[in-house]
Amino acid sequence: MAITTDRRIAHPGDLSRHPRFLSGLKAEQKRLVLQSAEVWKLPRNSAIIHAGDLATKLFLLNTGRVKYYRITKKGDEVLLWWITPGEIFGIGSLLATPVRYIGTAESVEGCELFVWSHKKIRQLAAAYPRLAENALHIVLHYISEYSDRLIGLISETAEQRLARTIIRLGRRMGHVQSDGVELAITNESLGGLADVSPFTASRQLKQWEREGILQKDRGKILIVSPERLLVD
Amino acid sequence: MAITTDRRIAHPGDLSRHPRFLSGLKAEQKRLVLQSAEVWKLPRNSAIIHAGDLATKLFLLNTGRVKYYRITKKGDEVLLWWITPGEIFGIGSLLATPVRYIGTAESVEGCELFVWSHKKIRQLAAAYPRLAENALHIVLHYISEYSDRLIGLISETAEQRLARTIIRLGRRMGHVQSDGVELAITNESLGGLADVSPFTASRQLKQWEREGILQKDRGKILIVSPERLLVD
DNA sequence: CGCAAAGTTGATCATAGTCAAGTTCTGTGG
DNA sequence: CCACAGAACTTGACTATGATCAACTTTGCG
Repeated sequence: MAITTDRRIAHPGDLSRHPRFLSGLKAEQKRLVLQSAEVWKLPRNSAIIHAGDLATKLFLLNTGRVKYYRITKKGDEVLLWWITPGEIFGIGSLLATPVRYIGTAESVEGCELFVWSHKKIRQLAAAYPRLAENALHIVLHYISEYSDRLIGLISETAEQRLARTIIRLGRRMGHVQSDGVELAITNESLGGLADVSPFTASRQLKQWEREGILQKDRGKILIVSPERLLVD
Repeated sequence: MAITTDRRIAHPGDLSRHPRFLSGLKAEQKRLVLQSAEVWKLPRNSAIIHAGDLATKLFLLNTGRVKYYRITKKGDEVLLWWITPGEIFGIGSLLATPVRYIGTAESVEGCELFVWSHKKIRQLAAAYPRLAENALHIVLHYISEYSDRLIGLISETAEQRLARTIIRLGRRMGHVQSDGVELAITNESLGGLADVSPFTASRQLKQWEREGILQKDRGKILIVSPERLLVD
């Protein structure tokens, strides 16, 4: 099952950094939990949840990629998170009185998802308290990431934010190649995550390419010398 | 007990907006939980927790005010949250394997706090699962607030961010007067929460004062016409 | 009274966003 | 297999926003 594969780049502290929903359950229990989910197969560009709707379902991405974003009043899309296989979303559904989804989720490529109803996931969380604990862990991790992003946005330059974002993405969803780490992302999405306009992203990436720190291709980045991105 | 008083301004949806740690427990249970805490009495400007330390204690503010912030590499203080009576912090301590505190907490005035050790709060959370659920609720609420702040920072002007911050603070910690809602905050702190320099905050507040929307005094703001702040 | 904290106000300027006008690149259908 | 539409990207010129700095004034407290 794809859920068990992990292509992330290993790095110190990795274990604690990306808490998983099913961590700590025995294989048998995991199977039970997954079996009680519906499986959704979606083509790309499908809407999954919508910001502001009542959080009535919990989702676990098995394969594919999902973007999680919000729309500003002006109509711009602000990326909150790239969801990669093994990650959950719609966590508000775990509460007795569900809250509302914070963002909108949309498949970026063909996806397979495990989906639990509010009732079902509440039952499971009651049976396996570890699930609720993992959810808390995951949400705390998001808070940590968001506060980093907030601090970055306030105190760093566009260049620094881009550098940090590339490094983080490289760890989370980079594919190791013989000549570096490849990241499948467009300038636009990268800019969205780094809180930088796509033009600034393009300029900075070109600059780094000229310096030999990375190579840029349509829709992908090959990070050659990550250490040279972080000059501080 | 001060914890039961609530001086916030009532507004639609209020109940769901500020989830509390002890919500849903019977009076007897609340008493038990509080009795098993240490009580700390701190003078103002006392450090309570430090960003990066292992989250080994959970805190519940009973009286006073606490600021929760992080320090940037450049040494600037970024306010993450004003903690008001009834709110908890150090939530990472609820996890089996505690994570690290995300920010630094410091009393702004004399404070009384309930403090639980990691072991104690884990016992309590096991006995009363509602506590863990409330914690999840609280953390989700923070995420929602942070993502609002992020969106605001990206897509709004300094003026709009200030306006939104004043409104939010008014609801959360404003004191109702005969002629408006009073907010005890300095330009500097307000700017910190709105992600605006104290100079910009000063200018904008003066502007609003000239327009009769609010009145400014050293360390306090009297909001006269909150509706006129949100012109969109 | 004196000092520090809080606030004001003006001048200046850097950052990065916006807009315009392009150039590739890629997948699709004829 | 080629044409072409549209997505992805590049590059330059321009500029608005709000930060920064400096030089104040005002306020409140010990």
